[in-house]
Amino acid sequence: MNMNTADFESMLHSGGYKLTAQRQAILEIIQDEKDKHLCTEEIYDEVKKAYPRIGLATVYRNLQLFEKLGLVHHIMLDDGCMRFQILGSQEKHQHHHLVCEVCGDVIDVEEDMLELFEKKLLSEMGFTVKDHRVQFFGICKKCTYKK
Amino acid sequence: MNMNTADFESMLHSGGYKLTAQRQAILEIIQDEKDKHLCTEEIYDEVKKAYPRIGLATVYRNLQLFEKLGLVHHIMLDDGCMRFQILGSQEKHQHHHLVCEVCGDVIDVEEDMLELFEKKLLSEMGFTVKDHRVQFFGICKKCTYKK
DNA sequence: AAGTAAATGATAATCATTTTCTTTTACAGA
DNA sequence: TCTGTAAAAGAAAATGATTATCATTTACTT
Repeated sequence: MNMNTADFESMLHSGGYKLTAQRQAILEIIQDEKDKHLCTEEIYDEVKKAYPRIGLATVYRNLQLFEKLGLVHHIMLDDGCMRFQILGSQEKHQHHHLVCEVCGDVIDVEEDMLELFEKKLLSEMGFTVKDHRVQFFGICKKCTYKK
Repeated sequence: MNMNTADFESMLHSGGYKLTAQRQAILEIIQDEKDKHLCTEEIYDEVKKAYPRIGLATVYRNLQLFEKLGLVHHIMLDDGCMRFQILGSQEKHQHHHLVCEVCGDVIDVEEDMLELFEKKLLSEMGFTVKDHRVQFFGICKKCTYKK
């Protein structure tokens, strides 16, 4: 499932970028915590366990790079920071997110359901959809049944 | 269509808030520019034409208040600021936004299309949707046929 | 092994937003 | 209409996430 180092290296090299230990470490964190939605600072804290000397700017820079390469996507909830997540290679679009207003959990939903709508947007409004971002806010199962 | 002063006043008073000239001025701007998606600073610049002495913090504070009262909603595109828009009184949910990656225009789409999906989220995952936020990124009609 | 472009780390800068605090204002009650 | 008071406004400082700068180090080409 996880991308191996050789693939990562060739992906970097084809864009003129270099394979560094820091980049590998950052990628590993995001891969390992794929169900979490870590923000830059949280990723920084994790990476520091392996690379105590890494700087926060390096994490910011590389997350931007990873997004440009299509490796990750960011979401913005309303807590004032970007949260990053690995983008599966087979996903055409970013998946949807359910945000529980009680516990704050973020749940991924792979099912798209928007293809028909996007066709309508093209035929009726002439708007060609390249990507979408969908967030549902509400109450998760756990919090519904909790006392 | 626009809310009158008496309604605005009673809405404020029922929450223990006061009717101020600044609040009226801010509300008017947002109502007048309902198809735009102004950010706080832009609203501030507009309001200053009528109230040169108003402070930026006042605009921030009142936009927060208006959102709490359900008068406006904010969207976050990726330009690093909150953009505000009047929420029609008949809308259950925030409407969807089409963001053109070429010209940057933001187009509103009133049609919901998600009711069925939200029912599925409840029955299959136990997640109760209270609100959603949907953005489509792509190319608008104008930019598709330009040149 | 050497040269070079790219990356890193440290730090300062930026920019949107929030907080603090003093002054002003809206409005309820006399 | 006048007065007291809680809320709001204005100004300025503080905060916090993100970005830019720059000297040093590193990855990779030849």
